[in-house]
Amino acid sequence: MSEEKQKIFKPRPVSGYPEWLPEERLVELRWIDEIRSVFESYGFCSIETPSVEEVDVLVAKGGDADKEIYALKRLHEDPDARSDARVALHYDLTVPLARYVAQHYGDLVFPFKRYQIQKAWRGERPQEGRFREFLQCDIDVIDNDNLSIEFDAEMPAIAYEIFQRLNVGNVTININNRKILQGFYSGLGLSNVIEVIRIVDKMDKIGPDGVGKLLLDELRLDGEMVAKCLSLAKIRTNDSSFVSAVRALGIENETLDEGLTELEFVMNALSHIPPGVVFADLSIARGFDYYTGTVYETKLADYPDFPSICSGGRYDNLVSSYMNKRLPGVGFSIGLTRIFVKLLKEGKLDIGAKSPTAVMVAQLPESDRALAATTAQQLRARGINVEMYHEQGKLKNQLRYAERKGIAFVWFPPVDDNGMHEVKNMATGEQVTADIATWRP
RNA sequence: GUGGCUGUAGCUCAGUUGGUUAGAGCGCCGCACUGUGACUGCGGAGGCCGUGGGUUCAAAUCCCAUCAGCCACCCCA
Repeated sequence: MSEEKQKIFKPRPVSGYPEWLPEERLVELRWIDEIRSVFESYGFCSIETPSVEEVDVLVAKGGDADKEIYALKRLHEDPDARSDARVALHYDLTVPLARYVAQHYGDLVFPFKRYQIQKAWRGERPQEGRFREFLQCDIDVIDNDNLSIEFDAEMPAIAYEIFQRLNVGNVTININNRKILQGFYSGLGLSNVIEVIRIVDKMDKIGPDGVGKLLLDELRLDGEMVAKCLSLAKIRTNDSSFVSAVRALGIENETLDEGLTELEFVMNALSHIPPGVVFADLSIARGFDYYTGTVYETKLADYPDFPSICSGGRYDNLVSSYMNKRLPGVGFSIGLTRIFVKLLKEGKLDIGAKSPTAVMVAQLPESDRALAATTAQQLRARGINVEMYHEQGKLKNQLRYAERKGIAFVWFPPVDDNGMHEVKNMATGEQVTADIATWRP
């Protein structure tokens, strides 16, 4: 090596790809465990699909999602090489699920209930609440031909339970049914339903006036139609009274009726959830275009301007691009990273110790290494997280280390044959004798 | 992808109308204390001022480009 200084690369965060400190990651892991446990308590089982899918699979769902897809290639790929199996990172977990269900159709039991907690990647400009790599917690149920509406009602109940357990503060779960929108707009004589939905969905951001203006300017609707659309979008109730409100607008349509019946069922089934959480909100239409019935959108009540933290809905035909069968499904996705980063930024996260260690075994100059190791092992065998301080350095440094890492207890094995084990509580400073066979943190 | 704002120590930021060896707080390392942390005191390390070019006797400071970050739009978890 020459005397020239080695080039140092300044460590930089890559925008949109978050990473955590150990103490933050511990909280994230706890969240994942809670979410898993709620999912499983409802009988959903875990699957994991590869990070990549074939590009054709990802693009098949249509929409303009393909703009956000990250394709994968080797840095020095031979440009002439055949690369039929072009692959790209999945941008959600629903498309991989569709492929998975089609692939393993014969081995799955229906209704197939699965959850999936994995990273997803989207090539968006990152900003608050928006990342290029983020963790999604998806839950879906798929059935043959018909899927009970009861699942539509179960989904928000599961989501609510999770947010309670995670202690993220109050949430608002808004529910709508695409059939209501579809039927209502068709009944009004509108043809470009998707476009209308796209604009009406901006309600919470630009308000009724803004939506009205867009409908007039962009879609050239007449004033009366705009007024009807806005009247529908303004309906928001915490029970099934939205039905009569919609009826009062005087639109007759079969699809509309279906939607109203479904949403009414869902709202009634959720009446056990405390008031102020679940709303029938006829302005929301979140999610990708493939939703056909119930749609959900969940927001943090304390941050109304912050985007949806959990959304999903019902789709009629998950696997149509892979097999000639009709498999309807319903599910939602929790944007774990989005919530996590927001609460972290707001200081609302309960950040604890910097390590999972409960007990650190200290080493005094005259203490017996072997005894320290045995002590640690005995405590571990009882399910306690124990680490040893592997240098016989100054005790001051050992305690400082434990203190800074948030280790709650420091263990002192006896230094002579007649001695006793002692354990020091770092929070109180109190140090007492302890029985290695019975002591608990 | 389109537009606006911002880049000085690990972090948060000072840095006078361009003027010598670029500063603070926090954090980090060491000592005071070789069997007890948090407090205190003292000392230390750490920066080609995002990168490249230009103007000037002189650039962290002015100009251009570029890269990166943040925000808004779009879209969405």
